[in-house]
Amino acid sequence: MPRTSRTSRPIARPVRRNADADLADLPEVSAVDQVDTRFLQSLLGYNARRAALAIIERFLVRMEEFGLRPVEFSVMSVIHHNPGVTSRQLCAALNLLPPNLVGLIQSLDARGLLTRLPHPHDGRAVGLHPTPEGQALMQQAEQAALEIEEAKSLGLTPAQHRTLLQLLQKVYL
Amino acid sequence: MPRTSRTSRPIARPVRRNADADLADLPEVSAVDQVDTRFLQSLLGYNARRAALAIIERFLVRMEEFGLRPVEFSVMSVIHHNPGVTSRQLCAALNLLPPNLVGLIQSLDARGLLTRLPHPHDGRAVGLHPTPEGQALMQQAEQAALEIEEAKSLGLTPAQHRTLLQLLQKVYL
DNA sequence: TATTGTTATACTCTATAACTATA
DNA sequence: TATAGTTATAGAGTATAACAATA
Repeated sequence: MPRTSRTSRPIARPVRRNADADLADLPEVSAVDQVDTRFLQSLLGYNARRAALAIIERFLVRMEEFGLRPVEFSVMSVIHHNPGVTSRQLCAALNLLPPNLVGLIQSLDARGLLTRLPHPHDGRAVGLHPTPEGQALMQQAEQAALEIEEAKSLGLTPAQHRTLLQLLQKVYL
Repeated sequence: MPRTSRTSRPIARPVRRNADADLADLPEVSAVDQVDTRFLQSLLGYNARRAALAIIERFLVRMEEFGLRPVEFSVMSVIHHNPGVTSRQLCAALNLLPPNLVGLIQSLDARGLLTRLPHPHDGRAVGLHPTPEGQALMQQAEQAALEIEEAKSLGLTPAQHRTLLQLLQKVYL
């Protein structure tokens, strides 16, 4: 078993010039030609994070025209499908912390994408409603999101796409 | 179709006291009882991110005793399995940016978990090697990571676990 | 007393530009 | 000229404590 690796995969021995041959055998100093990441690839957390980042990278590019970052998109999407939802409900649904939602809501309000109306039967709460502009934007943005995440644009079959969604939800729901 | 929702799921109408009945029908102000997140749940990016965060949450707790955060764990794991790997190779393998790796390496070096030796045939590069302490720590930490991410501890069958890993790698590799 | 929304704040993570030493 | 490693720095994301108004 070569000293340069603790794995079973064959690893090329470091390239050594003849002039260094007498020195090179003393210290355990070797070079790596191909990085072995097989251990990390056996961990679900690592793979889920890498996959999420890969998809979000595409998402960022596609959503530039709508001026929506991922969290803004998900907040507007929930408001779009749940007019009158409160900040607290949003935080619970999207696993956000209340202080971090405040600035987001203010920014989306300032852009004219949502309005804040009194809650019908809780004076502490505020209902979040999409404006017509917000509804129009989200109709386009959600269509674009669906296109990006289509099975074939990710190299998956429709069945694999469905399976992946189900298994991921089994993990976090 | 109720005005309070654009989805097909039946949504409870807001609770109204009789005294408000004459006012409540004028403005389109409604309350939401159950938040509908079905659209987001059809997006792979959203689900991958939520699943990754759920697993990483468990990871953070379990790795506290080793003093390793996720990125530190993955960096040490790659060094553990690839002694002599360079910073540049680490960045490529883990999708990190070089400036963000510098502090990590310095910190792990200061903790005595790795040593930085001259690269055998590139004077610009530095080879990263685990110390005996680093090797001992990673042997324990990797075992703990495997236990956390076992199929049954995530509510999956072994077959589902394998399928999930394969499909995630199809997306980001 | 508990909850909604908010402010202030700190810490981590991520990203870009620019420098040095070597190839 | 190009690459490895580094510095400085800015921005986004995430976290806790504490407060006012309302339930």
